[in-house]
Amino acid sequence: MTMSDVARHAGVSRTTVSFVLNDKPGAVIPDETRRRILAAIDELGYRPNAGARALAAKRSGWFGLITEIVTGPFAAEVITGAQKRAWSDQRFLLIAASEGDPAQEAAALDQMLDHRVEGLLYATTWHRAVTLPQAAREVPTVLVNCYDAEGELPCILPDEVSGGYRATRRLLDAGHTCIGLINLDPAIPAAIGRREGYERALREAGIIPDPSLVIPGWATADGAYTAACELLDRPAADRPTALFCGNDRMAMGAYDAIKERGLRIPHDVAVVGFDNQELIAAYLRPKLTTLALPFEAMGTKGVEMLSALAAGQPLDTHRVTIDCPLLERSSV
Amino acid sequence: MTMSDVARHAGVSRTTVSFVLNDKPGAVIPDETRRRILAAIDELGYRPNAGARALAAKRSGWFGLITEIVTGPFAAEVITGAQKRAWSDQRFLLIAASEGDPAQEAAALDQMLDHRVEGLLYATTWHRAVTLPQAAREVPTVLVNCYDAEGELPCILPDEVSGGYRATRRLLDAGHTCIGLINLDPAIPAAIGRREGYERALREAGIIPDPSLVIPGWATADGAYTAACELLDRPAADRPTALFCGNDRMAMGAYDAIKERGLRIPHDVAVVGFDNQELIAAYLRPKLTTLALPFEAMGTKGVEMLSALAAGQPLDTHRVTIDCPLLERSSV
DNA sequence: ACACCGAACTAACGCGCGTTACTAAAGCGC
DNA sequence: GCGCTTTAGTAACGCGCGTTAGTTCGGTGT
Repeated sequence: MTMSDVARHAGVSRTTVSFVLNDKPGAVIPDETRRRILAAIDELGYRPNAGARALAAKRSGWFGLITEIVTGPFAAEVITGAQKRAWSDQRFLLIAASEGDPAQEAAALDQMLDHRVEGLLYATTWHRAVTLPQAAREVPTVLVNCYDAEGELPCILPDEVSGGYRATRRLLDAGHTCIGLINLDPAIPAAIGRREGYERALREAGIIPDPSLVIPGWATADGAYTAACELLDRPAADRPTALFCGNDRMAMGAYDAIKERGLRIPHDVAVVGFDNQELIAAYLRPKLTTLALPFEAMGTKGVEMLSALAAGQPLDTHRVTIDCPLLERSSV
Repeated sequence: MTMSDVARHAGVSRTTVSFVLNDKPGAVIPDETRRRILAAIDELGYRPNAGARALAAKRSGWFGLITEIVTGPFAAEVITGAQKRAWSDQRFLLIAASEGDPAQEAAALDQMLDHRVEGLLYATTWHRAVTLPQAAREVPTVLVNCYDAEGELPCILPDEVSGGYRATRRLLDAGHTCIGLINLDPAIPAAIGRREGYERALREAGIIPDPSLVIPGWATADGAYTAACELLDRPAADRPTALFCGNDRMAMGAYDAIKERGLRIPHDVAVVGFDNQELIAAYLRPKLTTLALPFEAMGTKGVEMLSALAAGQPLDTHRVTIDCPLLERSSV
């Protein structure tokens, strides 16, 4: 079934069929003719060949999306967000996972370029700097949850600072004045940004940040447990009544330390996590109040920006940050 | 950069370039010519246009994959498995989520057919019967984790029976003779199959299955909690020393009931779950021994079968079942 | 000397479609 | 009857490539 079949069946030329299908502006097609063509399409069960169409129009409609792993809640959310926006724009996503292997990444990129993707989305599992393979420069590229060291490529990042601020602010609003921060690896952007927000919130509340209240938990439950012990074993006057943890798994460790000491959450010690890992946050007792990383929104925004770039429009912002919403549960 | 550019640069015809690129059998190309062509490709940075190639060869290389949701561990694993196999076969996956909405599903299917997918993978979140939109008949289709009521389409299913058997067998091997089954909704295939495996294992061990030891937990933690209470509150002689739960969340409920009674896992009561939801199974205390649904393998197998079908080869088995591996942790 | 053959290519068609340039006919004022 | 404009279309090219049916040319056998 091709367009020619439809044209023959409707008694018009192929061009006319094309005009009708594409609502060609400037072409005048009487209703009667249009009706005949649509009827023919229907009767023959014709469907346009997207590939041929792309070839003729020199517009593939594809975007590429490279993630580190397809599995894992993070990637899945980015994919979801990007998918929705893409399909609603009549664009399509060619998805690949690098599995952390540069060779696979390069192969995926090659395939994508062979398919003439009009843009590339490059997403990482955690917020950090990346360097892309050279081939990525051939096509508009947007980084998601990462940035390039040279700062040349547009990127979409979670707003770590406002996240840290919001978490701390929530604890301050609940009346806490001595707030511990069990942080991630202090060298990574998430840890730096969140600490900045934490300190800003404290200062705004007239509290001078006490560096000894900030301890790295190194992103593990055990590390956070140790860190929490240290904070909770301080003399009563100095003991924090609230803990802000770098992620939900670390909050689990903090929970253990708190419960072990016979303290109650949130009555004696309040806890705020980060990441909103549903299966952890929603099943801890009490349920964990935490901040969500806006992965789905980042995926959506990524496709939006790519669409603009692919259309040749300049970007208004080169570096977009997206807020991390606070999810109220029962630990504050 | 087109093939013609390469041909001109190498001083040969486009046809010859095509022959070299496709290793055309029967064509004799001297090494010197081949070298010149490859050099030209390299110098010009030429890459073939996959779309044009598909159009000319009448072979798109695409498979469609429709899931209910992109998020969620199940879909992600299926996608991972399918992706890996597809990319290694030089095939590509057009992925879409129906989000449970028939309209979206139909739209996705339309787009896929417009892209001339050579086959369709249709995956569900839980094992059940489905009816596909009529359009799906236009192209080879394989069902993943589901089956059609008419039994016409090839499908790939988890082997629920052997899963139930394996779980029960593990408990029998550990010396348990009175084993409770907290089942899913008794009307669904997973519940029926697992119970069958459970009873088979018992009979093989010379134990007559006691129907009163089988209680539906209705797939929720609370339901399983109630069911576990009922089983654990039986008179001591009749009290099960092991519980086989329909999924990991239900195992959580069972854990609560067991701990509440001061019983210890696995010493007093052993527990086996199902589904291997990492974030639950690996973080329960003690860690949960459970069976994994082989989603990744199912995705892989799906693409394999589709490749065969798309190549016109007949399938050896219309209905494939894949084993659910037992993951040993600490609850038995 | 001629017929024959394989090696090494190439011209040309078609895949299904978008698009540009052109045409035929109809309507209109004078 | 003539020029002009609008309406309703169409012929033909090209997108980048796979493929078939050749063509050219340097040997080989007799």
